[in-house]
Amino acid sequence: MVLKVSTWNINSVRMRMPLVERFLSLENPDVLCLQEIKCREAEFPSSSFKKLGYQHIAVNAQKGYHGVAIVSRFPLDAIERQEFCNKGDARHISAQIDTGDHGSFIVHNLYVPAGGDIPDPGLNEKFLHKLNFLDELKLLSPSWSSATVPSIITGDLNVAPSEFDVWNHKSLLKVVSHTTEETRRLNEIMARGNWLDAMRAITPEPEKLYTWWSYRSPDWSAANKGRRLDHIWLCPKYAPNISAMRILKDARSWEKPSDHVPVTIDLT
DNA sequence: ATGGTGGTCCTACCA
Repeated sequence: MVLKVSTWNINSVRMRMPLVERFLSLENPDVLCLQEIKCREAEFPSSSFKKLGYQHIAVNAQKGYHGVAIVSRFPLDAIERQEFCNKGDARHISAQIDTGDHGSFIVHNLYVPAGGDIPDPGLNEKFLHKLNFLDELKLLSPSWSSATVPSIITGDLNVAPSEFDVWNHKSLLKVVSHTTEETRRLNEIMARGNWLDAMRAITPEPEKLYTWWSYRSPDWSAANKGRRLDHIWLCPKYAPNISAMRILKDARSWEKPSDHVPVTIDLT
């Protein structure tokens, strides 16, 4: 048996529920982590997910902005919502997923702040917030990684860590998402918990990997100016279980798409 | 160097 876990920044779950349903019928994941649901908890389309066999749902929502959710074919326990930077933003939810035969694991679903446009924490408080958020995540990383149950970190981390995660390393060093201040922090978070970058375990560098293409690019596909902002990490005891990874790039050309595409891993 | 697009919710804000 293979366990399938997907992540997708959906940029409004209400607007894009038809695309989510299309994705679920194509990929049929056991667990789907969504970011930027952009709705209140009562507005989350739970009944649509339940009809499709996803009976177990955990949401951390706020009106209009951000918001994350875990939808699952298996029961969710120990649901937690971590607060970062005393902001009250809905940017994290975690749950323990009991698969039965396949054991239990914990998923941490994250939506890291995008960080605004100016990559200077003195001039741009959104960038400062992003750096502070990553610093807090670094402190949590070892305990999340060493939980008694195997753990996954996934979501829109809004950082493209390596030169092979962006279309142009040199020019993007000055662009929020690929600055040294951000990539150093992401690498520290990963190192503190000995997390495995599951996407790179399957598709090593120097092959380019992207999960996001800007809406502002008139011909995103031909230009292919992508970045890998979405991630799936495995704690050391879960790392040997990775067997496959797929980025559904096609979803970027579906009608009224998200600017992010879904990423799925198979776990044995 | 600039502006390019899209979602929320109704006036800018966020990405």
